[in-house]
Amino acid sequence: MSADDAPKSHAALSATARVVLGLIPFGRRTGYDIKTFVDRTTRHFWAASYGQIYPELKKLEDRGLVSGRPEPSGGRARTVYELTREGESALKGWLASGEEPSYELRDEGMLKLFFSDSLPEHRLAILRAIREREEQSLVHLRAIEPHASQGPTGAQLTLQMGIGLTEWTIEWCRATERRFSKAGGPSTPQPSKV
Amino acid sequence: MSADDAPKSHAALSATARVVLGLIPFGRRTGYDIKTFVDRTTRHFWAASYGQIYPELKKLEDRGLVSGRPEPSGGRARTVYELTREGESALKGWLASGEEPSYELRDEGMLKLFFSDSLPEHRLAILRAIREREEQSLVHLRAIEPHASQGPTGAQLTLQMGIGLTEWTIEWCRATERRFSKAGGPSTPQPSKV
DNA sequence: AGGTGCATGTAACAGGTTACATGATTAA
DNA sequence: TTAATCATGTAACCTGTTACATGCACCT
Repeated sequence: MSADDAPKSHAALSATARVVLGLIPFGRRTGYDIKTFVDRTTRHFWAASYGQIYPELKKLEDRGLVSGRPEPSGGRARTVYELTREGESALKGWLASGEEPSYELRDEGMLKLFFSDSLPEHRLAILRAIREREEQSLVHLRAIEPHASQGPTGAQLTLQMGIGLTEWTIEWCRATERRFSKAGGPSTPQPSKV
Repeated sequence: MSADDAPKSHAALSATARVVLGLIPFGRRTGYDIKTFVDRTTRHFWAASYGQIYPELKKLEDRGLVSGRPEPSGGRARTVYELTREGESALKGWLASGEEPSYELRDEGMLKLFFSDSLPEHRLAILRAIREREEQSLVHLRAIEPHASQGPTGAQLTLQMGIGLTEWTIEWCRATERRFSKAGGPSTPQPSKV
């Protein structure tokens, strides 16, 4: 009732629109910039490809949420985007919306672990593969940490969370590997105090 | 070189093929069974919809990896699927393959947190929303724990890992909420000892 | 008589990746 | 001159979700 008469100046932001719109205030503003920035920062919890970014920038411009102007560097074409006032309020509207934030995960390592009773002699190898993947990921995360400590707070927070989560997972894998490396592993493991 | 002459009796399994094939040995064997089982167990790290499952079962049958036979219950049509020998070896081949297991995450909560410098007064609300989502998730995970403790080991392991990860995240959110609720939050937080 | 659960399926759509095409600029 | 980086874009493809349609069985 009370929300009904709120001005619906804009439709909800699509998934890709959210990243693109959110990244523009960071000062990264060409499509190319956005892509490289995503790869260095949000990739671990939200990826995006050129095939999404360039068409999305156009759609956002059509909707009046961003405005692009040509700023060639030398003879090389280059379009720099800025948030419009409507874009800013759309971004804030999304950030302030109280709906449960979506979460989607597709983890092949966990899926293999889930099915590992079909090939029990490989369980240890599966755990090790997960751990190695996480260890690599940790190296990448730590590599961007120095940048982020100069950057905005939100970026620092997600990075710290990502590092913590990854470290926890590595420790869990190590502990579980130990459980299964001796005696071939119990078929009914105790509640575990990882 | 040594892997080149290995018999390529089957093409690689598609993403959906992996879940479906892996779940059949659990004794869940109709399309409907698979869907409800996925929703109760792997959903947290690997979801699947009817729109994927039914077509995939047919494709797998065409490839000879599963075989279905009609087993109507009363007058109600019902097709029960089993793994064929080829299906079993395809499943094991995938489980044993040493490639880095894929990982894809799309977490709107973290994305909002990353962008939260655009609306700092909402940072706490964003953290709270993430925590509430995780707390709900934890309730669901704990609800399936008793089942899993009777079930196969792989299912137990992924469940324990999921619970641990979720608990860690909740704790991290709580700690971070505390940091930001007093004094409006430091703009350069200390390395944090969560 | 009605609701819930079992069971199968598809069409339309939304979302996303990959590969390709193009070409300028800069540093070695 | 060559490789890397900057820069833009699209077409074809693959994947996955949502909404819909259908109908039996079982319990109250």
